[in-house]
Amino acid sequence: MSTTKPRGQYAKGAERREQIVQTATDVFATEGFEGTALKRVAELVGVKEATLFHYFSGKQELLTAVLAERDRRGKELGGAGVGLEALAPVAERNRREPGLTTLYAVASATANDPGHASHGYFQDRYAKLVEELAQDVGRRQEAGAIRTDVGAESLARLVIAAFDGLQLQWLYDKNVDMAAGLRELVDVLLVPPAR
Amino acid sequence: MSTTKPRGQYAKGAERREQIVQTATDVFATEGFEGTALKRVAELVGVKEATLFHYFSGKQELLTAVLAERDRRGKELGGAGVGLEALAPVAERNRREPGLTTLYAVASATANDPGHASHGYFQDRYAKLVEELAQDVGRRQEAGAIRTDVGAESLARLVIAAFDGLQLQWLYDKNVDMAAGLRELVDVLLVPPAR
DNA sequence: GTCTATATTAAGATAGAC
DNA sequence: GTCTATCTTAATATAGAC
Repeated sequence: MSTTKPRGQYAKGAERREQIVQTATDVFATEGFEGTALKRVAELVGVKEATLFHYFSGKQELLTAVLAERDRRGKELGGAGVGLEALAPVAERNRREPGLTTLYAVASATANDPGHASHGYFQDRYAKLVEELAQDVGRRQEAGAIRTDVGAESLARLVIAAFDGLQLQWLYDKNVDMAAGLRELVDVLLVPPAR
Repeated sequence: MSTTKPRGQYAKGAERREQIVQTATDVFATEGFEGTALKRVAELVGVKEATLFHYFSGKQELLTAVLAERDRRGKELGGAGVGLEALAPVAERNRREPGLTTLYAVASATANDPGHASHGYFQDRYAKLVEELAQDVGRRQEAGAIRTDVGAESLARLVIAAFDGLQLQWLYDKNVDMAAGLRELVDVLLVPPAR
C-alpha cells in the first residue's frame, strides 16, 4: 500500500474539508467522540494532525461540522422541507446508524453547556425545527386535518420531543420502534373521527 | 474555618453515604460531572478521597447513586406511584433544578454505552417507567377516559419520550413550558367528548 | 517566472489521565 | 512522573493568477 494521496499535490480546501468530516463521522460513530483521538482521523485521511486544525479550530468544532452534515443529509431524506411525513424516513435512517444516533444524542445533551462549541448549533437547530414543523402543522390545521384545540407550535414541540425521546429509549432497548411510535402520535393528533 | 465534622467521631455508614450522595448532588449540579474532582466532594464532606472510594467504587458509580436518589425523591413528588398526574410535579421540580436536570440529560445519553456504570440503571429505569405508566394508562383506558386506538404501552412510551424531549428543548430555551406541553399531550390522549 | 493565497507540516507547549 | 491528546506557532510546499 503506497501513499493514499497523489504525491506532490495539495487537495482543494473544500474537498479536504469534506473528506475530514466524512472520516470523522465514521470514526466518531464507531469509537465515540471522547474515544477518538484526532491523530486517528488525520491518519485515515492521510494528513498530519495540524492539517485538521487548519480546517477546524478544534475537536468540538469538527463535531459540530459532523452533526451539521448529518442534519443536511437528513433533510434530503425528508423530501421537500421539514414536515410530518419526514419523520419516518429520518427515524429509519437513525435506526440504521446507531453510532451516529448515539453521537447526536450525547452531543445534544452535553452541548447544553453554553461553553460547548455546538451550543449555538443546537439552539438554532431546535428553534428552526420547531418553526418549520409548526408551519407544516399549521397548514394541516387550516386544512382541517389536524385538531386545533392545541396550537401548532405546541404540537410541533411535542412531536420533536417525542422523536428525541423515543430515540433515547431505542438506544436502551432496540426493540422500541421509533417510526411506529411517531406514526401513532401523528394519528392521535389527527382530527378525531366523527361518531 | 475549622473542621466541619465532630472531631474523633465516625459517622454511621448509611449516614455518611447519604451525606456523600447529597454533597455530590450539589457539586455535580453546579460544576457538572466532568468538571468535578472527587477531591472537591471529599473536602466538602470533610473526609479524605479514600473514604469516598470505600463507599463507591468510582466516580461513575457515585453518579449512579446521585441519579437514583433524585429518582427516589421524584417518586415522592408524584404522590402514589407513577401515573399521568405525577408528570407535572416532576417537571416543575426539574425546572427548579436546572443543574440536576442537565446532569440527568447528559447521563441518560452517555450511559447508553454499555461500558458506562449507569447503563444498567437507565435500562432498568426506562423499562420500569414504561411498565408502571402503561398500567396507569391501561386503567384509564378501561375506565373509558383515554382513547383505546393506541395501546397502553405505546402511549406510555410516547408520554415518557415527550417528557425527556421537552426537557431537552427546555435546556436550550428556558421559555419552553414543560408542564404545559405535557398537559397538552395528555389532553390530546383523552377520549374526545361526544358531539 | 513571480507573486499571492492556500495547503501542509514540524516541533513543541500545555494540560489532564494514570 | 510519564504518557497521551489537544492545540499553537511558525516555517515550508503547492496551485493558480497574472
